[in-house]
Amino acid sequence: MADPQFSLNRSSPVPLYHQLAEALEAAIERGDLAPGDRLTNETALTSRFGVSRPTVRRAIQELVDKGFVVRKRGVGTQVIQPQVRRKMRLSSLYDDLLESGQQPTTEVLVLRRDCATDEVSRQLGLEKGEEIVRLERRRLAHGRPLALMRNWMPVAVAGDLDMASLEGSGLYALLRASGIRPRVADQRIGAKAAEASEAAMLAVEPGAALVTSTRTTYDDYGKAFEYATHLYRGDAYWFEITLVER
Amino acid sequence: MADPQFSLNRSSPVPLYHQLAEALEAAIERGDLAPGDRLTNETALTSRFGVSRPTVRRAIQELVDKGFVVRKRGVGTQVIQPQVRRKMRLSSLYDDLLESGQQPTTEVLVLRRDCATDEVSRQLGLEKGEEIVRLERRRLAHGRPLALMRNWMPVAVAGDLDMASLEGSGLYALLRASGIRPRVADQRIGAKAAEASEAAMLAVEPGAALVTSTRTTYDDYGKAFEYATHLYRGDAYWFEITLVER
DNA sequence: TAGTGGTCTAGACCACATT
DNA sequence: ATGTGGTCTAGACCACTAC
Repeated sequence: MADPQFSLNRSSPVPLYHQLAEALEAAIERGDLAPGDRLTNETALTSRFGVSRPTVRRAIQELVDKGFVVRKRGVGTQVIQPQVRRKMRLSSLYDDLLESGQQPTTEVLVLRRDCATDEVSRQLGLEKGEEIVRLERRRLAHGRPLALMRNWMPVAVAGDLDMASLEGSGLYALLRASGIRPRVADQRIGAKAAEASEAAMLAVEPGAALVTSTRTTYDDYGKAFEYATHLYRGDAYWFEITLVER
Repeated sequence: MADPQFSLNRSSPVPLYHQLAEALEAAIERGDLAPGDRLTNETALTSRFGVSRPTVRRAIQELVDKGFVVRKRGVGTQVIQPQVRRKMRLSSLYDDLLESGQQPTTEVLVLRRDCATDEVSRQLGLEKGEEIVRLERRRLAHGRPLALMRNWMPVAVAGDLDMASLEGSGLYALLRASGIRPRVADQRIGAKAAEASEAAMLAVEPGAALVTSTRTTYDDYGKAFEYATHLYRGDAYWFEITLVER
């Protein structure tokens, strides 16, 4: 089922279970494993790759979490092959657009320090009226308006951001470069009609349907480092999610 | 940190790691563990509860997957306590509404066998024109229209559904009762303006913003058993998601 | 009955962050 | 230097499904 030449690299810093997960995923992508096919069972994988069963199980669990396979006791591990390819991780819109070849560009509309509103301080776990950094951007794809993005961040996180870098890359990439790693995000996705000013910025008619998203993102230490409300053109953007029953 | 009286029940069919995860989660809910607090470390939990370290780790992993805590090597496991409580699992709208006390009711508009369109047969992995069950419902909360729901299912799955049961409970609950377990779902969430007929059914103005969702759901065996497109009033419904970096 | 995945143990060694 | 979580092993026994 997997490339018969393939073997794990024990001197690599990449964990064995992850190497194995990638090999199995590649086999699925290549079509060596068709939808409905069973994966080789755990003990066979154990001897095939020379690792212990817990390591094999952890690799397969990765595929389960990604929604590629389903497991059932007494039956085996079977491949799902959906027609629609799945996405949506904890990544930035900019990176998503880049990846899909949509030539993203960014206009920074506002970048300044401000006093936190009640809502913002609550979301970020700050004192009322504490100073924060407020950011407003317009994101375009292929030169056409796609999203209006408002972000609020603690000064400690975003005090050093400058407009030039924000226009050249995504916010998450910049924060990551300064040592902040997004780990958990709470997100709310809905719809609303465009107000006049929003419509103008997004090049749609007033009243057009927009996708709305509000998000609070937490770092390595469980601390909120960003609160954001975004608006997307409903005719050009949607969220794709894969849900897995635990 | 956890209830000092608490101990695991080794004769219960509930796995030890899950019992432990629930105990830790309860401690967070109760506020014994405040946001930013560190959990007791793994080896201490091992001796406190008399289980092995892998079992402790698996329990904590459950909390990570739910977005309650964040782990960092050399630091520890720290609690996130968001202001907004998170939801969104692989559950039905009906159950969600029930749980939040919103008195859901359902009107079955269409329930009949039909030939699959290209899109539907593709999503369900059937032959073109194969017979399927088509279901259209209107869902109300507190007696007010909230959603228009269209579902397509293989006859083998939904051939026995009847209007009376569909008006009395959620689709997923009925399918579950007949042995079908949703395991993975691919979902796409967006926005669009209400057309005249949709507006009438949802009691909004034509052109009002609606949340759209299309979903394909897979069972225990990786087989698609449902394709659905739903429309929700944008002023009354949104999706809440917790994303966790893997 | 045979074969599958699910749970659990009791260690070992390592990488990383903090002090 | 210490303490944390991350990886990995080599078994054991159990529960479920299918034949």
